[in-house]
Parts: sequence; structure tokens; C-alpha cells
Amino acid sequence: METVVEVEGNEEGKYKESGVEKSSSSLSSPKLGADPVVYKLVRVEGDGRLVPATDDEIMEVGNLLADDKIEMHLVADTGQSGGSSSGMPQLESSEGLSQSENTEVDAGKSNTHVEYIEEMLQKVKQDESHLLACGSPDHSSAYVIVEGQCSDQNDKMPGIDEKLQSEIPLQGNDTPSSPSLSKSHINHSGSVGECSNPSNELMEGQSSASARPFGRETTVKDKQWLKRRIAMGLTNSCDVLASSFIIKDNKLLSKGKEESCNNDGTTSMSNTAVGAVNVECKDSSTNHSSQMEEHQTASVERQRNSSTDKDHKSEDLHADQVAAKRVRKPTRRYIEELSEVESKESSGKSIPSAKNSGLRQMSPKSNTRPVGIASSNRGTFVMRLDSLGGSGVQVPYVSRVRRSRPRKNVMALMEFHPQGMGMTAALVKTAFSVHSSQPNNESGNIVLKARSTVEKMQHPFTVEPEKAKPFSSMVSIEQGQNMEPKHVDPSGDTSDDNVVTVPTGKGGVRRKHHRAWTLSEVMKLVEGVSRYGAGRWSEIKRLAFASYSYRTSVDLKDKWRNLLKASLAQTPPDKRINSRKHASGMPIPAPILLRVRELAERQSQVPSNLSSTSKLAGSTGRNNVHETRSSGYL
DNA sequence: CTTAGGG
DNA sequence: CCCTAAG
Repeated sequence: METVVEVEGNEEGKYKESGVEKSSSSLSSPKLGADPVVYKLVRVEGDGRLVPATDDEIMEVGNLLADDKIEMHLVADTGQSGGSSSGMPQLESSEGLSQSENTEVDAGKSNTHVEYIEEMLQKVKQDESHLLACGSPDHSSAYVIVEGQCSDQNDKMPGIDEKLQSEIPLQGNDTPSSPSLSKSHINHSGSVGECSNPSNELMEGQSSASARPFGRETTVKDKQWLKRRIAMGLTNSCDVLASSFIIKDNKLLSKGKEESCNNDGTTSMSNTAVGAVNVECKDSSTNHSSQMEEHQTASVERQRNSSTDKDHKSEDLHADQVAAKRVRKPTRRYIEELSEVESKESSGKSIPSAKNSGLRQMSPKSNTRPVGIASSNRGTFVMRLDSLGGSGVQVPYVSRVRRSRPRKNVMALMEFHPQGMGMTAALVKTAFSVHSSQPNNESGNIVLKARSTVEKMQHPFTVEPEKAKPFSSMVSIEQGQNMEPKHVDPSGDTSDDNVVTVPTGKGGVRRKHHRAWTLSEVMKLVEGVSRYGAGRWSEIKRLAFASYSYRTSVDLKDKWRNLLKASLAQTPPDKRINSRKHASGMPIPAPILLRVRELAERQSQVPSNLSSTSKLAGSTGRNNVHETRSSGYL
């Protein structure tokens, strides 16, 4: 699993090498640590859950498959990085990787995904049973690797923002600190669903679950299997989904087994789901509706899980069936959506519920028929049943649609032809999404969106020194910065789904998704304006505001305009408006407005002073007259 | 492409 | 927020 993640590293490979040293030398500096962190992060993702691979990653994978050398190379890098950073035994990891490599190749040739999967499942089961029996949380090689990474992260983390820390600790803690503990945690979360550290719990559960089963007893063979799977997944989109799933499944499976042993009834999936739900609930106290949905979803999943578990227990032979079920079972689309909503809410504390509801409604629409959703804690994959393969080839499509503005045309096409891969591909390319082989699968219809998670994941770990890196890194960095203002900008983080396409009369489709501006965003905006001056939106966006990938310079401008308007309106008239605003639930705190006003005034003054042209005043809009007045007041 | 303005 | 015009 880790390997897969690594793939991304290809470009990063350099970073890794250099980064590792840096990290070792200075843990404290976030930036330096960032590179290594990223690397780790990637891995973690792979371990923890399928990370929606970016295009790059996929590409990498493909390359890997094609060339053994490449893979080897990657492996080597990984091992080194891990070793230097964590100081953990890397031999194991390297071995595993190398093996995996071989495995991958084989798999690719043979194309017997199903078989592999079955084997994997069975093995996993066995392993799990083993683990349970042993009950000893020893660290096996594979596991160790993971741990090492985690540990590194932890070490580095301190330097990073609070948020980052909070998130990271989860992974790091569970693994390294105490395996048994993590286990208990998992169970706990599953049954109880603690609210205290939802995200953490989830993370822990996954990582721990995944780590244990794998690491521990997994023999070389197991590793190979895993690798094969991974490879397979990479190779084919369908497989990818499966593979991801499988991976997860493995973890999940293992987890489930544990639980089953412990609690017989509960299933791993259910636990996960529950945890997620809990998290969401915690985050968003506001949304009742969302909670409701979540609960429902959770319950559904639970049922499914339970059934699955039963099957599992009863017959190992049906492993593959089970797997399929599992894959499907995670019908988590809802959860994802919910999470999104939730995140939004949390971030936009004051955001009107109406919006959320609207979003929710919309989301369902976007997914025509979410047959199943597989979701790791962090990432959710939505799968749609393939019309062709009614049997159910589900392809996980992870696309991070940034909403940046994928040509409307594309959107329209997509809407009309969800299956139209070409369009999708283009879009994907733009967005960075991971699409496996589109051409191959006619069957692979499916466009699903998995998005927010990825971004979320990224931000905590990745830190980027400069802008050069891929988009994702930038985002993450920004987010990190953003986070500070309000513990989180969950909203900011990512929910982009709410894309509603409104058909315009002519056939044009307009998609308007409203993304509420969070306080932190506004603050950033204001700061940016104050620093760089209004009008230099691109600059502001890049520097101050870099964090949010959505929010174009235009958006910034618009928002600023609105802010100005608001501030102006507010100030002069006096209290009445103020109170009214407040009542309505103004998201923008007075102080900010004040500041906005001030800034506007100052900026406007500068130009205005030079020449007070009527036009200037008018165009600028905000100012001259008003400002003068306002300034006088001030 | 970025900015500004209108819808 | 989206779209368009202008530099």
C-alpha cells in the first residue's frame, strides 16, 4: 500500500532525498519538514486509505508497472527516506517494496485481479486471525514501516500548525505509541463513537487497523499480494477501485475480524462509519438534518457490515464475495456528502442552514446512482454501478473537481454524458483527479466525485516551500496557514461538490455553487488587501490567500466589493442597521467590517486624492465621497 | 491572463 | 457567483 503512495513521489523523489536530510537536521522548521512530511503523508494515505491518486500518481503507477526499474527506484527512495527520518528498520520496507514490485509486474501481466483479490482476502483473514490469536502488538516489518513514518510525522509535527498537529498525531499516535491502545480505540470508537477526537479516532482506527494486520504477521507472500493488488488497482481503473478498497478492506477486514472476535457483532466498516459520523456530528453541531442523514447512513452501513461480517465468519471461501460486498457496502457517498456539508458548516459557523440543505439536496443529484461507496475514513470513493457490468464493476473515480471553472462546456458535457469519458478525462486532467484508464473501460462510466477528503488530507501534512510544486501542495500549505484563524476551515478545506448546474435556456449550463465565505477567508482577504492593496487580486490570491484553491481572484474581488458595500452601509447609518444585520446573522464580525472600511478608505483615498474625477469616484465605487465622509466620521 | 464592472 | 469587456 505504501508503495502506491510513493508513486507520487516520483517527482518528489528529489524532494525526498533532499527533504529527508533537511527533516532530520531540523524538525522544527515546518517548511523543511514539509517535504518529508509530504512524503510521509502520501504514504500514510496509501496505508490509511486509498488516497485518491492524483493524475500524477496514476501516471507514476503506470510507469511503475511498465518499468520495474522505476518502481525499484521508488522503493529505494522510500526506504531511505523512511530510514533517515524515522530510523526505523527499513530493510523490511525495502524488501516489501521490491517484492511488491515483482508482484506488480506479474499481476499486470496476468491480469487476474479477481484471483488475487480472493487470495488477498483469505490471507488477510488468516492474518487477522493470527493476530488476534497472538494478540501481541509486535511490530512486523510492514507495520514497522508505517510506524516509522508516523513517528516522523509526529516529531516534525510540533513545528507545524496546531491543526496539522492535531491531525497528524492521530496517525502517529496510534501506530507508534501503543498498538494495543489503538486497538482499543478502534473498538471504542466503533461502539461508542467518541466525539472528543473524531478525526483522530478515525485516523487511528484506520491506520492502526491497517498497520497491524499488515505489518504484523504478514508474510512476504502477503505483501506480495498486497502489492499485486495495488499494482492491479493502478493498472486498471476498475481495479484501482477494487484495489483501494481491498487495501482498505484488508485493514478493515482485519479490523473487522478483530472486532468480530472481540465483539462478534460489530463490523469494521460499521465502526469506521460510526466514527466518521461522530466526527461529523461533532464538527457540525448545527446541522440537524445532516446529522440525521449521517445516522441513517451509518445505520445502513452497519447493517451491511454486519451482514458482511456474518458471511465472512461463516465462510471464508466467499472471500471474494465478501470483498465485493465490502466494496459496495461502504456506500458512503452520503457520508461524504454529509461530511462535506458538515465541514462547511463547521467552518462557516454562521452559515445559514438553508445553504446546507440545498447542498445536500444537490449532491444526491450529482451522483446519479450511487450504488456503493467505498470510503476510507478520510477518503470516500463513490462508486456507481456500471450499466454494462451490472454485475457491478465499480470504478472508483476520484476527481477533485476544484470547481475552479472547468469550462462550462465540459461541465455541460459531463452532465449530459456522465459516461462521456473524454470530457471527464479533460476535466480530470484539469482537476487533477485520478482516473484510471478511461479508454479501456467503456464500462467504466462513472464519474464520481471524491473530493474534499483529499484536500483535507493534504493540507495537514504537506508544506510547500514555494509554489513550484503541484497544486495540491500549495493548497495544503495555504490551508495550514488558514487553519490558524479558526481552528479549521473545514469549509474551506474542500467541499466543492455543491455544483448545481442550472440549465440556462439556451443550453448553456451554468453551475453555481455557492461557497460561503468563511470568516477566516474574509480575514485573509482583508489582510491581503491591506497588505497588497485592493485591486491586486491576483497577488492577494497568491500570497495571502493562497490557501483556498477555489476563490479566484475574481471571487476575491467580488467578495471585497461586497465587504466594502457592507462596511459602508453599516458605518454611517448607525446602529439601526447594525442591529439589524446582527440579527440577520451577519457572518462578518464588526471588527472586520471596520477594518475593511478603513482599508477601503485608505486605498480609495490614495488614488482619489490625486485626482478626484467623477469617474474615478464612481468607478471605484466605493469611495471617494463615501470615504471622505466616513473618514471624517472616523 | 488579469482587472473591473454589471447582472 | 457568473459573465463580459478591456488593458
